[in-house]
Amino acid sequence: MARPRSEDKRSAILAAATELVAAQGLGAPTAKIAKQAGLAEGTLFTYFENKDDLINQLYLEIKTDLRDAMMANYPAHRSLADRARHIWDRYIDWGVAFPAKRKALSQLGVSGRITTTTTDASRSAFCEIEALMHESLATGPLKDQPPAFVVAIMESLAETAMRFTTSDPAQAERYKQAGFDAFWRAISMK
Amino acid sequence: MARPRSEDKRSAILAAATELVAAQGLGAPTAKIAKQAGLAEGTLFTYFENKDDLINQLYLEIKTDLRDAMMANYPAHRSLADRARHIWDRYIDWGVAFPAKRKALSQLGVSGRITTTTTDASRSAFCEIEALMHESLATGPLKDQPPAFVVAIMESLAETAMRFTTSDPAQAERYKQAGFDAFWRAISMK
Amino acid sequence: MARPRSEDKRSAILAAATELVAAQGLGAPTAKIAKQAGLAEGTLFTYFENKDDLINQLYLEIKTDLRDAMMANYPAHRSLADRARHIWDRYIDWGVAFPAKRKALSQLGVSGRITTTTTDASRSAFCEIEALMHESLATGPLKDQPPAFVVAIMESLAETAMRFTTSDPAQAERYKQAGFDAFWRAISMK
Amino acid sequence: MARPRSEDKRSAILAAATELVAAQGLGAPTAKIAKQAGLAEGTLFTYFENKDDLINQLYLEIKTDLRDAMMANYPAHRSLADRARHIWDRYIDWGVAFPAKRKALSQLGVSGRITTTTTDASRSAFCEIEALMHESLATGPLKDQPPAFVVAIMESLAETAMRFTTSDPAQAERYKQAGFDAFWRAISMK
DNA sequence: AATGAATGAGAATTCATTCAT
DNA sequence: AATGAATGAATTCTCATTCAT
Repeated sequence: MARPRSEDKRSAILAAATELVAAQGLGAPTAKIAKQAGLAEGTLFTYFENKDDLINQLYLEIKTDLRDAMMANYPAHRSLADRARHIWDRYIDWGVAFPAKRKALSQLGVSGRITTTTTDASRSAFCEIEALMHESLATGPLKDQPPAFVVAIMESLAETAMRFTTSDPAQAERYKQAGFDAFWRAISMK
Repeated sequence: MARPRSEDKRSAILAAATELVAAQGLGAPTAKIAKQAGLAEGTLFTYFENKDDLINQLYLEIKTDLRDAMMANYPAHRSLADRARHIWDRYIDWGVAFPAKRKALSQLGVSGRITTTTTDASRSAFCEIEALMHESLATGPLKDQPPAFVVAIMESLAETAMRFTTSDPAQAERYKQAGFDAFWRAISMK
Repeated sequence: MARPRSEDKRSAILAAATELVAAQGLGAPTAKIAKQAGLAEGTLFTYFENKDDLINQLYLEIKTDLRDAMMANYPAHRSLADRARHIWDRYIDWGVAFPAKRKALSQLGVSGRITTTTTDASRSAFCEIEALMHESLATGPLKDQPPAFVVAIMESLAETAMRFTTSDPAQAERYKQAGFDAFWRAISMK
Repeated sequence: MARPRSEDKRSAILAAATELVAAQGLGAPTAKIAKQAGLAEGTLFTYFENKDDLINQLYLEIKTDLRDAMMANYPAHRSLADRARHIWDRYIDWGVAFPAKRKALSQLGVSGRITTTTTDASRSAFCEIEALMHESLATGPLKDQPPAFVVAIMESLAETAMRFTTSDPAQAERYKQAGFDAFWRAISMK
């Protein structure tokens, strides 16, 4: 019966947090985040219990956003290589289009403040991708490694490709292509 | 702020900083670092102008330590593959032996507080390795990419291998081997 | 801030405030009080202008409750000693039966936030008891002191008896008796 | 070798805290306390770990001060009544001379933030007085009650006498005398 | 050079109160 | 009237840095 909690405001906080965490790291003050979201300092805490809660929800939000970007128009019935390429391209495109999200995510990842609950939720959101990787290595050289290892390899190579793209945007396409090729060689049969 | 006298104290501060940054991130208080180094709070500032200076010197220190570890007994006259393998193995061994250094380095890397001066100095310390990579891709599939790209690929794959090793130490050898193979496939001719 | 409708809700707020002030002191948040009363935060302020108003009304409410407990079945026509004993016993019984009210009252008493208006109203509610005390000291050793002094003496001794009863309930009866005897000796002729 | 921690500053903080807690209760801000002590906000926390620590040390400090006041020139070899009277008089004099200490003490007492460690230390400081009370009731009407009960009775009566003295200073002597008489009757044989 | 007390600008919350719904 | 989101001042405590000793 009172003013309902607004999804817009929650999103504004997450968006502001993304920008500020990307720029300043986890030290970004909640007061600054709230202000940038156009809200009073205290309002942030009606949407998030405390800073750790905000951080964890932000992590999940960005990861989910990334997953959605990767899975949009996913060519489920094409070849393994096509699907892998689709995932890779979407990943890179997302990272280049939203550098703040990408940076924030890596800050959050190394922060040591993401709880197991959050990482579990995140992992489950990526199960289709994990399944793809699992399939990809069935007969390949990494067949004895856990699928998560292949996922991690992809992430780290993509991260590298994005970093080089960011500092040298003219060569974006080249890094995207070269990165995927390297990845594909890394996990495929010769 | 006068000239510091004791190299031991400087090292003690850097060692303490490594531990604490690895454990708590860049938020680790200078007072705690000084105390863990067996010194008074203020003493830290005779050895380092301010926290950013400490952070940058720490980065350089760890990077140099890593370089030295990689280059020890470097088989300069063996085959390319042998030399690459040597580098890779030393990298992994170092990361597994000194997890705090590894974690601190990754915290420092994403902190946004490492100056260009520092990264330049670091890069120059790795010139031999960059040369090796340059050579490695002369005729390979990545021949049009900058050598730094290959270095970054190696770093990210090694980082991944180390992370999995840390969480599953029994399989250390497997990750080391599989990681190198993936890397070598990624940058070599089919 | 319009006229409140429900007496039930007012009582619920006061009851909740009693519990919370007893447990946490005057720092008890109005939001918590409202919630424990089964109401929304803002509703509290339709019943009480602000926190100080709530505090003052609470003080008066508990004092009145205590007075009613003391005066129930008051043996108006029995001896002075019997009447004093009646008052004393009811006081102690009340305090033991409602420890939260007792604690809240003492928190409120020392808070410095009870206005003169409130204390005056409270005092007038206790006029019968003051009259009794007045009578009691007519010929006694305290005949030159103000009746309020005797009331205060009774209150402080009763408070002490209750405190000891609370921490050692098995001896309840003994403290009640010994406390009264001490009080009666204190204000009576030898 | 650095500036030594100054006992003066510690005392200044405790004095400021006494004033402010007496006036505003436990809600008195640490920043205000520090400022009134002539120090920066943060300095308070080099002398006291946190606010609870300050509160507990303050309680002990005031209690000890009171004990010292009571025991100064204690006539150890005079009669029981003389010694009791000495204690009583010193107590009242102290309370009247230092109303802030008295008020602060009662605020602290009901705050629920004094730890058992603190109350134990306080009790042990009052052991001589407890012994006196113990002796006083050996053959008296309260001989079956714990000595602490008698101490509490004295405290509560003294508190009452002081309150009346404060609000009516002209009658100070009368309340002091009447209070002691009431106390002595309360605990002595008829 | 070394020490650690002193400083005061933040930081994350909390909370009485207001006000849109 | 009832609700609970919104507000922003206030609070406790932290921490890089300075400076008296």
